[in-house]
Amino acid sequence: MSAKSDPGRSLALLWGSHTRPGRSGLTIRAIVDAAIELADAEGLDAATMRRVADKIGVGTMSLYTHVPGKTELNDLMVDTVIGELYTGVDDPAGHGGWREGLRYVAERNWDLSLRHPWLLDATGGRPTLGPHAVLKYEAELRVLDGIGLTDLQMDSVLTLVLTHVEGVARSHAGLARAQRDSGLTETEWWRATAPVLERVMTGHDFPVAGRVGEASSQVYQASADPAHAFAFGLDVILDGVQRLIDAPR
Amino acid sequence: MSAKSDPGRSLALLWGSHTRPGRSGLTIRAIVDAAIELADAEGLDAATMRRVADKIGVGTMSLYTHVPGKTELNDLMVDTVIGELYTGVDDPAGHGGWREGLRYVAERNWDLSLRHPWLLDATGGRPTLGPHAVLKYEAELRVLDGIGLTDLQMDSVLTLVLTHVEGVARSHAGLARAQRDSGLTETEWWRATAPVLERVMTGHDFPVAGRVGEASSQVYQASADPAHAFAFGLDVILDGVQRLIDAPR
DNA sequence: ATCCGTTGGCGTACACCGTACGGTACAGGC
DNA sequence: GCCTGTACCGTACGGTGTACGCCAACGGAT
Repeated sequence: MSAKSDPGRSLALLWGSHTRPGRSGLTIRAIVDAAIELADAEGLDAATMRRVADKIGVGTMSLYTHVPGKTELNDLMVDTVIGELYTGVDDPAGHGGWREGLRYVAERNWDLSLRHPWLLDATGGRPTLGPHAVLKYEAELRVLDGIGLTDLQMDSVLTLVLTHVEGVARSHAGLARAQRDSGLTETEWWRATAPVLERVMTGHDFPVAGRVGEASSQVYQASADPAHAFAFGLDVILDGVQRLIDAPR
Repeated sequence: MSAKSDPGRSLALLWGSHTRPGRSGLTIRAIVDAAIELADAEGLDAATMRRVADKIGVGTMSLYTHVPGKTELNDLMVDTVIGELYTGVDDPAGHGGWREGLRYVAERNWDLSLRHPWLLDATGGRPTLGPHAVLKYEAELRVLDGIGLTDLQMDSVLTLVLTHVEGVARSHAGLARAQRDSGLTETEWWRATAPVLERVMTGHDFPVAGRVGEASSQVYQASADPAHAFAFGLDVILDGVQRLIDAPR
């Protein structure tokens, strides 16, 4: 039983106050904020222990006095930005019926992923279960409370919507990163790739893919449009949920 | 204009035959296969250039004679395992109506992600557009051809289903990795975490989250069940697509 | 006022990573 | 038999997370 994956230690850290300063004024909050700023500006990979420490002006290893390791720092970063979601009285359940509420939940999560694209890289695996994550879960579930769904269905519907948002947000973040790394906009890349692809595909036959691919790429000037995928998928999912409410299985 | 992100070079590599051996019999195919074996066994992080070379029995830098860099090797790995999907006459469009076909597509992609969890880490960003990826796109689109959807809707519906599968598969892979790294099964982890979470949450009030969270965690003996999320979400999405077909917008 | 145990801060070191660079030795054309 | 192109590879560089051990400053007891 190693101390490596002790859930209690990580949870206590997450639910702590993070305000007690050390000798040089070093605080958990300051460490987390610096790491978030770095990740916002240059991606999660840029939030290395060395660069976080440099940004604050302390030695690298001083961070380990306040944070057990990189993993726990990531957890703290995640729960901190989740705190941006529903602050105070901004209750998703007060936005009309379940459909408007669910749409609001999806849009707020989408916005959050646009502000902090690294969130998608930092999550995955066991959930974080920090205070803001639990608050988020509560606020989002309230949207679906009392409309005729079982508790399990409420959880499943919420998970479905959040999975959809996470998927399209990941797609968006991936394209944005590719654009930054390559220096080519999506349109430029597609203009450069399409002719090469067409030439290399000569001899093979893809009737449907050719027709559909050309149609959608002409509309988006690219190979995919995450914003459209977000809206289209959300509409379809909400229609499916409507059916679930109308005709419970 | 650097050669770093030249789409033509990467495409030519993907559509090549990969069979011409060098002096010591070193082949692109052998390199890719070794990398896939490593990634299957220990995750994408284990497929380092050094370990791939060691596995084949050549020097690390010899790989760079056949592959421009790690990025291109990843692309080759991805397109290679995508080739496992619809081999030969196994056509998703021959599985009944669009609903059964779409379900078949979802299940085959789900299976593939279970066999090669690293796929989810290797994709993202611009699509790979190798021969097997294009073949997959064609085969999957045929399921939706001629049922009253526009070309754009066909592409959007397919994207929606694949995004859903990718999302729940990523969730599954994350939990599996957490289980391997921590040595705790999902049930064990939840049994260890739940009481701590309950104690740390005393003083706060989460009525709906408490009720729903307890209900679902009692069913799954965990905090989430990707297999259930896969099935539930797919049903809801298919219902929503049904509505789209019935009442085009 | 002095001493001492505790603790915050940090410098160094280790084992990894991708890959740029330059050297070596072999295969095939003449 | 010689020459040349290239397959192969050893070394090195700058990066990563963090284990370990040292130092200095603080708080409390005497």
